[in-house]
Amino acid sequence: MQPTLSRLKLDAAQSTPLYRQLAQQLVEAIEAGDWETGEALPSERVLAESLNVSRITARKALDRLVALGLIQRTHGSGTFIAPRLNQSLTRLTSFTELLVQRGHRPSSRWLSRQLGTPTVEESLRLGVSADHQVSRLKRLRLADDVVVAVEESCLPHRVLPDPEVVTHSLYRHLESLGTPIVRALQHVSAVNADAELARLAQVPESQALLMMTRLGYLADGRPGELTVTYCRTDYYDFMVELTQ
Amino acid sequence: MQPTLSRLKLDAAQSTPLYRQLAQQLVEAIEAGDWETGEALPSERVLAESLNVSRITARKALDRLVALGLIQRTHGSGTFIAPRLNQSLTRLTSFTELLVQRGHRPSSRWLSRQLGTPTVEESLRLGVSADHQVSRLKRLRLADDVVVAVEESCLPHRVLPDPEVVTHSLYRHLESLGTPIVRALQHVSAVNADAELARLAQVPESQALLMMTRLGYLADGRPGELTVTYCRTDYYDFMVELTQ
DNA sequence: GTGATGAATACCACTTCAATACCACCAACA
DNA sequence: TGTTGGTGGTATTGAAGTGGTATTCATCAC
Repeated sequence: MQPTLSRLKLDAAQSTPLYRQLAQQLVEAIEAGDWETGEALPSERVLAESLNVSRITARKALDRLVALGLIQRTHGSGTFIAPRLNQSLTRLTSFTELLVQRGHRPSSRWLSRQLGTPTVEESLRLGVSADHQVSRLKRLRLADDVVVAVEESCLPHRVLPDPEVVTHSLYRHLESLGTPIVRALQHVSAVNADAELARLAQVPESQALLMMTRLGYLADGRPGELTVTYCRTDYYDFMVELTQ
Repeated sequence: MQPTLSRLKLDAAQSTPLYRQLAQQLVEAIEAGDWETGEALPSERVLAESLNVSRITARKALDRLVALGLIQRTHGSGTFIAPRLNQSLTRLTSFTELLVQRGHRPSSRWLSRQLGTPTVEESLRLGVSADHQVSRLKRLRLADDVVVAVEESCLPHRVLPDPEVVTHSLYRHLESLGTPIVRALQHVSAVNADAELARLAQVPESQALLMMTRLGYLADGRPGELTVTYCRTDYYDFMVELTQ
C-alpha cells in the first residue's frame, strides 16, 4: 500500500459525509506533493477497499477534486494529477468558479506574455508614469475547449517583473510573490467585436461582447492590476446577487 | 451540542409565545455572526429537542426568520443562513444611484403600461402559468434628458394588479403595496441592438448594448419581478465592487 | 359560547449519502 | 489482432435525515 493511502482515515461517526472527509484529505495530500503531476492516483476500487467504503464514496470524493481542477480522469485508463491549475482552494476567480459550478471544464491558452510601455489610460489607472514598463498578459479563456473570453491584463513592472513566469492563475502567482490582489473594482460594458477580437473569440465581426474591466488593488492600496475581459455572452453570463 | 444552542433559553411562564422568544434569540445569534453565510442551522427537530418544545414551535420561529430574509429553507436538505444585506460581498450600484453619484440628472419616460400574457421565458422565470395575466411596464431611462437605457418589466398580476397606477419608482410602489422586492438575481450580458431597440435607444442598429436581466424576489421567496434593461454604454457603465 | 392563537402529534415528500450491480472503455499481452 | 483484466461511467436502490402539512387539542379574548 502506498504510504499516502495508509495515512487516510475516515470516521463514520462524524457528521461530515465520508466522501467529503476523503476529498479534504486527498486535497491536502495533493497539495503536499504526494504525487507528481501526471502521476496516476490509486484507482477508485483500491481507494475504496483500503478505506472500507464503497466505490461510490471514493468516486464522489474524486468528483470534488475534478471540479476543483486538481485531477483528470480518463475512461478506462485511470485518474491522474492535473497540471498545476487550481492547487490552492482558498480563492477561485469568478470565471472558473462559475464554469465549474455549471459543470464545464475551464482552461486557458496564452496568446502573449511580454513587457511594454503603458497606454495613457493604463498609466492613469495603474498610477505608473508613461516611461515605466508594464507587464502584459493576453490569453483565451475556454470552457470545454470552446473560447468563451479574451482577456488582457496589464501590471506595473514592480508588481510583476517577469510576465513569462506566469503559467496558470495570475492571482495565485501574485500571491506567491507576496503581493496579492485584495480588492477590485469592476466596470461592465458592452462593445462590438472588431476584426481581431472577432477572430480570437471566434464570433462574427461586430458581434456584441461583454466587456469587463477590472482594476485590482494591492494590500497597500495602490492599483496592481488592470484586466479587460471580452466575454462571449452566448456561453457565459456574469451573475450578481444583490439585496436592496 | 453547538455553543449557540446551549445559550438559547425559553420561558413558558412569560406572556410572549415560545416561538417568538426563540425567533428573537435566533435573530440575535445570526446578527451576532454565530453562523457563516450559507451554513446550515440546526434542523428543526434538533432545535426542538434541545429546547424541549415541539417541532412546530421551532418551525414557527424559523418561519419568522424566513419572512425576514435571514434564512432560506430547502425541502429535504436543511435550513441555511441567507446572504446578508450589509455583509454582501458583491454589490451592483443601481441605475439612479450611479447617475446621481456622477452628477447627472436621472429621469424616465413611460412607453407603455398594460396587462398581457407572459412569454414562455417569463412564465418560467416568474413561476406563473401561461394563461395568467402579467403587468408589463416599458420605459426609457434618461440622464440629463439623453436616453441611456430602455427598460422592460414584467410582474405577475397578483403582485401588480394595475400597471397604470405606477408613476415613478416601481420598487417604491411595490413597497407601498406591502410586497417589496427583498433580493434579486441579476444577469449581465451583451446584445446587438435590433431595429426597434436602436430607434428607442437612439443608437445605430446592431450597436452593442449592455443587457441586464433582473429577477426580483418577494419576502415569501417567490419571484415577483422580471426586468430587462438595455443600456447604452457610451454614456456610462455599471460598476461592481468586489472584495476577495 | 365562539373564534383566534399557541402548541403538540403524526404522517408525507424531498434530498442526500452510501451501496450494489452492471456497462463502456483502454491498454497490455499472448 | 483479438482477448482479458483493470479502469472509469452510470442506473438503481434503500436508509436516514430534512422540511412540509393536516389534524387535533388547550387556552384566552371577546
